Amino acid sequence: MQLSPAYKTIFNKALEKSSLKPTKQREHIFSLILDKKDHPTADEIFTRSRDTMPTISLATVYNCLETLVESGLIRQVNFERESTRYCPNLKPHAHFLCKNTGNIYDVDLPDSIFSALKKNLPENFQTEQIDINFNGSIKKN
Amino acid sequence: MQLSPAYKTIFNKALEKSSLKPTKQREHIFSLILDKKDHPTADEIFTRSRDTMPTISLATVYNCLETLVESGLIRQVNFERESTRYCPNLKPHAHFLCKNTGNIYDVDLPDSIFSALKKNLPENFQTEQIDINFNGSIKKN
DNA sequence: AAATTAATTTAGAATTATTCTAATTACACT
DNA sequence: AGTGTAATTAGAATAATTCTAAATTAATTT
Repeated sequence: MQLSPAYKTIFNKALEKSSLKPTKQREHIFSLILDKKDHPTADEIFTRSRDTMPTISLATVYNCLETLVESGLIRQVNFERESTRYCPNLKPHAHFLCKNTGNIYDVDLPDSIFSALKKNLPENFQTEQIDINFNGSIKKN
Repeated sequence: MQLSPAYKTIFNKALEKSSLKPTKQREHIFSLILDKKDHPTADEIFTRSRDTMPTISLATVYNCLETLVESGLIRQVNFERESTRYCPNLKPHAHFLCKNTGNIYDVDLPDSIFSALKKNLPENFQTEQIDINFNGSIKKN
């Protein structure tokens, strides 16, 4: 429940860049997300936070998540209208939701596929972000 | 506000296949979605419905949308956790959300891109659906 | 060190989209 | 015409998130 020196630096830099303060609540939540990369919801993060920081409030969890997204340290993951989930993997990747278990998996993708996708847009469409979600199941063998 | 004979047949067949009744509310909502393909929300559909069917309820709109999705006549479109939108385009395609106007555009995609995407999954991952969302803006020129 | 300021945290209320519930209505089939 | 099943309806309930206003914290100036 403690950021490594390397991440601590990344954390400080990212927040500073957005003129946000590196508070202990923000750091705590960031470290929780790095610690268990199972794409938790705000509520799950709230519950986990309470174990080691019993006074944190749900509103603070939401606030911190917002600032972490804003400063580019984590990203949101949405499937349909389910609760928003949070992911610290910043490489370009997609998500796979297993309909049986509810687990979400990161799917690394080459840059080439993002450029191939953009080729299908009219030229005046400027893309800022592409979200790719797989739905399916995982066969055991 | 009337289905063409061709769509009427598609509509009847699709509902029959799911053992659902082709009621006038369901038909009305389906025809509204076909008439104005601007990816309306349930609430927008409700408002539009009222113009020509003043007694329809919001619950019915939600119910009908659910059955239309279930029977494969329309699909849901979700950006982040915004209200679910509905789309009658059944060809494989993505969506582009313009952050300035809020408009959503269909982006036709070749099948090849879907198979290219699936190649990045572990072999035991079985895909049922892939959702692709672009975010950005449209440059006028 | 005390005072000032601005940002952050907090608890709880408010909001919003959607789902649920239970009663009514509509329709197909005896 | 009567019965049974599915669909519709109005309004209540739910759940995730955002808002509000007060309290706390941290940094800066006096």
